[in-house]
Amino acid sequence: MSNNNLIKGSLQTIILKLLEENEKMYGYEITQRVKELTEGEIKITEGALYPALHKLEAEGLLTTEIQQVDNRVRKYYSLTKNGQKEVSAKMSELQSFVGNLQRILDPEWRPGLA
Amino acid sequence: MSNNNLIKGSLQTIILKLLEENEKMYGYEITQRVKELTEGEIKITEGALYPALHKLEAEGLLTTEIQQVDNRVRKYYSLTKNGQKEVSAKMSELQSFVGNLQRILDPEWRPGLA
DNA sequence: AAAAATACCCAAGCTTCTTATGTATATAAT
DNA sequence: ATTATATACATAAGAAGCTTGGGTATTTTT
Repeated sequence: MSNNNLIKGSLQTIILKLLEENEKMYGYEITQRVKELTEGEIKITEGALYPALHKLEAEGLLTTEIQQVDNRVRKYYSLTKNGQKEVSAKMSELQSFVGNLQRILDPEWRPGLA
Repeated sequence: MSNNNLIKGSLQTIILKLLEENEKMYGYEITQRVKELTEGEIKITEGALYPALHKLEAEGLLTTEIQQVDNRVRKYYSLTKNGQKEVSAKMSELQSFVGNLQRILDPEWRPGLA
């Protein structure tokens, strides 16, 4: 896992959204899913991911469940009810931010344009 | 100037892009332009803006020019040649990041869709 | 046998932001 | 007339969120 800047603040939203779609995922799986979806362009570092997961759990948005797979431990995360509510909030926050970014950076841009 | 999170890392790109379009701007003007373009949704704080401007100047991407307007001092910033080169680099970096974000967060999304 | 992949974790340090503060002039409101 | 808001710059402490670089352990590939 290495080299990509930016993200700063969107990692939580990414985690929550992936868990909304997948019911239950473990850390390593999340890094692989993101890598796959972005064709290797975004690589979530473990040093960023695990603290983020622990924080979301501490905030009551995620719960964990340990599973044993071939002598290896997997820690599955899933959304709590509060977590489910937070997904939409974080998503619309991020979408509106991206919209505003476009308005600043691309004068031609308006919603509903390619 | 207050209350908006996110941004984290995109401020430099915003500054450079605005200066590409406007030749010369002063700090306060930048905060007002962003506020105007986003209908008040993004407010650049001065505590974020001025250090960012100073850093870009120290990196040789911006130059300054002091002007006196009605007993008030204005510090105009404009792009250096290196600054002009950096705009496109920072822009494509950010655009590709936003594209990747969409791919993660919106499974339906693909380039050239509303 | 060695390397890479799978799977978790932590800590130091850096960057970037928020919040709070300070200085100073001009204009609008009470 | 005085106060508040707008204009215009700046700095500094602290928080948040990363990167980098460790560490542990098993399984699969080379």
